[in-house]
This record gives sequence, C-alpha cells and structure tokens, in this order.
Amino acid sequence: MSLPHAILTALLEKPSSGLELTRRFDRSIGYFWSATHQQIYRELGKLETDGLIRALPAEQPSRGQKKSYEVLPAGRAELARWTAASQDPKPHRDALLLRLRAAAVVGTAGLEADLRRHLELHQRQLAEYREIEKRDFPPGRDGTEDRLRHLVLQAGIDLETFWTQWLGRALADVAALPGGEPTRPA
Amino acid sequence: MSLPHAILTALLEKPSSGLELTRRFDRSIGYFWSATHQQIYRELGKLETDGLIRALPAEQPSRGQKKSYEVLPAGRAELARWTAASQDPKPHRDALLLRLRAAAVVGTAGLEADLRRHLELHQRQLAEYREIEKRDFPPGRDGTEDRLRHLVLQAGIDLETFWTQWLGRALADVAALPGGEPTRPA
DNA sequence: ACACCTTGTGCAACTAGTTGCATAAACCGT
DNA sequence: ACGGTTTATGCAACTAGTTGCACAAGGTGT
Repeated sequence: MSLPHAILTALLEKPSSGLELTRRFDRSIGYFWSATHQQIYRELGKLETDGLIRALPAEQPSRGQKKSYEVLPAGRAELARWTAASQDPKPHRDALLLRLRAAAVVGTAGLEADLRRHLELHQRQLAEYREIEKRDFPPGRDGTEDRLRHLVLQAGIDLETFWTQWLGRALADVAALPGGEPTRPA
Repeated sequence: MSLPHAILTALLEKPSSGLELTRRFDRSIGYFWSATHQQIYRELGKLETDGLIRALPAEQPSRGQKKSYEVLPAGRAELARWTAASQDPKPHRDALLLRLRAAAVVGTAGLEADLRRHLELHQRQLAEYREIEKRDFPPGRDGTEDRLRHLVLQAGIDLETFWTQWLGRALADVAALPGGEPTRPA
C-alpha cells in the first residue's frame, strides 16, 4: 500500500497532472518506487474520491486536457501517519540471483551475456545517479530536506555500486568455470 | 514468472514435499525469492499438470500425507532455458526509502524508532548469512556448484552490509535534524 | 482539408502475490 | 478415549501490479 503515498509525496513536492507525475516517477521517485501511468491515473482517482487530493480548477476539464492535482490537509495527515508507522520490510525478489543459483544445477550456458548486460545497465544507472548528485547536491547546501533526499540518493548510489562490483566478480567467476555444462548432469 | 523456476531449482537440489520446500524457502532460496506455502502448493500443482515435475510414488497419497516431487527432464530443460534467457531487471520497490523521501516533506516524527528496528533486522540477517558462510563454505572447497552458490550468498552478505551501514548513517542524520516538524509546514 | 504524430487520460483484462481459513492425519499428555 | 498441538495439504477471496488497448485534443506537414 505504498503507491498512494508515493503519489502524495510527489504532489506535495509539486502539484502535477497525471502525465507530469508519470514523468517524475520515471526519473526520480520511480528509482525506488516505480509506477506506470495507468497505475498513477487509477490511484489519482482513488485519492480524489477519498478526499486526500483535489483537482486544481482548470478552464476546460475535458478529455485531452491537463488536470493537475494538489494534496489536501487530509492527504498530508495520512502521509505523515504512514511515514511514522512501523512497517516490516517486504521480502525482496531478485531473479538474477535466482538464475545464478539455478545455474549451479543446470549449468551456466548462455548466462554470461546477460550478466554483462546487467553490469552495463547498473553502470549506466550509477553514472546517472552521480550526475543527479552533482547537479542537485553540490557540496555547499544542506537544508534538512536536502539532507534526507541526499540520503535516499546515496542509497541508490551505494546499491548500484554494489551491483556493479558484484556483477564484475560474478562474471569473472562464471568465465573461469568449465563451461555451460550442468555440474550434476541428469 | 520466477516462482516455478525457484521451485524447480529447489527440487533439483533435492526432491521434496510441499512443506519441506516451504521450510527450505524460509531459510535459503527465500532470501532472494520468498514464497508462502500456499503459493508453493499451487505452483506444484501447475508444474505437475504441465509435466515438468511428478509426485514420487507414495503408499497412501491421501490428505495429511507427505507427497514428494521430483523434476522431470522437461522441467530441467525449462529451467535451463529460463536461466539462459535474457531478462530485464524488474524495478525495485523500497518502502523505507520512500518513507525517507516523504519525511523530507512531512517531517521525521516517529521515523527514528523504525529505522533503528530495521537496522537491527538487517544486522541479524547479516549475522545469519555469515553463519551460513562459515558452515557451508569453509575456505577449502570450491567446486563449481559451490562457487556459484557462494557468489549468491556473497550478494546477500554485501547487501546486508550496505543496509546496516546506510541505516547507521541515516539514523545519525535523522537524529541530528531539528525534530519531527515538517520542513515545509502546510 | 486531410493524414499523421505527439500529448494526455483512462478502461479492462490479466498475472502474481497475500491473507484467511479449512481439513485431516499423527503425535502427545492425561 | 479425549482434547490439544504439530505436521501437512489445500481452496477462495483479495490486493497490487502489468499489459494491451482506446480515445480525444492539438500541432505539423502537404
């Protein structure tokens, strides 16, 4: 139940239309809580009927027109409640680690190329995060909002750093293995 | 679509009943692909009708009786195919990072305790991984199966190490902040 | 003026995962 | 022999997320 709260956060940062939200999810919030535009529109509808947000008055609220939303006091209260509430971490699921474990029984054939591809993806993501850091968090400023947001970005940077290092190691190991044959043939 | 493959991997490592699988998911595969017993039973049924696994013959296949499964050649082939196939990484979702970002707009009140709790959880998990490493991967042996499985465990260790460090830093930062008040009051 | 592309909003159907409960046998104390 | 706990299997309903498509308005080229 976090998507509504992701949207509330984004809207508090800046009132937006569905499409603007979608764009912002793609390059910011979506890094740790992704959502498609369909999800976002659906959720905006729910949040509006629940009285947590409202559409900003627009001239022609017809189809094909931008419709911006802002957070109402009830929405802010709900977000504060949710932020403070204790929550258990959800179990992670990582298909790549699973595949490596599978490869231990059925062989590593064909795996290497995809490991390399993942390595590149993570390298690219890491570079992007570093760009954002340089742009949005120059050495000087450290307001309390900035400090928290920087902390979040730092998590992203550290995670991508981990992945690139781990994938590098995994690739070296896989390359050093006998080959694609199962280690325990049927 | 990874649960069936997680199960196939587990069954190839060792044929098991539904409950045994559930237990093994809880302390091994589940670290990176968790599943409840309901999911597992449902999936075992599907895999059986699809001809990828079969129930090992048992005396009394009635309710309340253990029913073990083993992987058929078709199942092994499917797992090998899946392992080798290129897959895009699924977007992660991390509620804790989202909450931190929310806290930047609605304040950090109440957050600290839960950060501390998460830190402890990750420390405990890290300790458990280190135990497993000591037990299952002593310095000597390094068969190719072992090497791959060790790599997976290493990812777990490194990830938990990251989280404990990051949470430590986050706690320090949050504690140093003015208080629980919103940084940008309504 | 018409065809085409982009922007913006949205519904419907599907898939994967979660939660809550039901059932039955076996084992265990009294 | 009875009642409670553990082991073992499973169904049904729900929630969250994904995929595929539809539709309208506005701009752009011809």
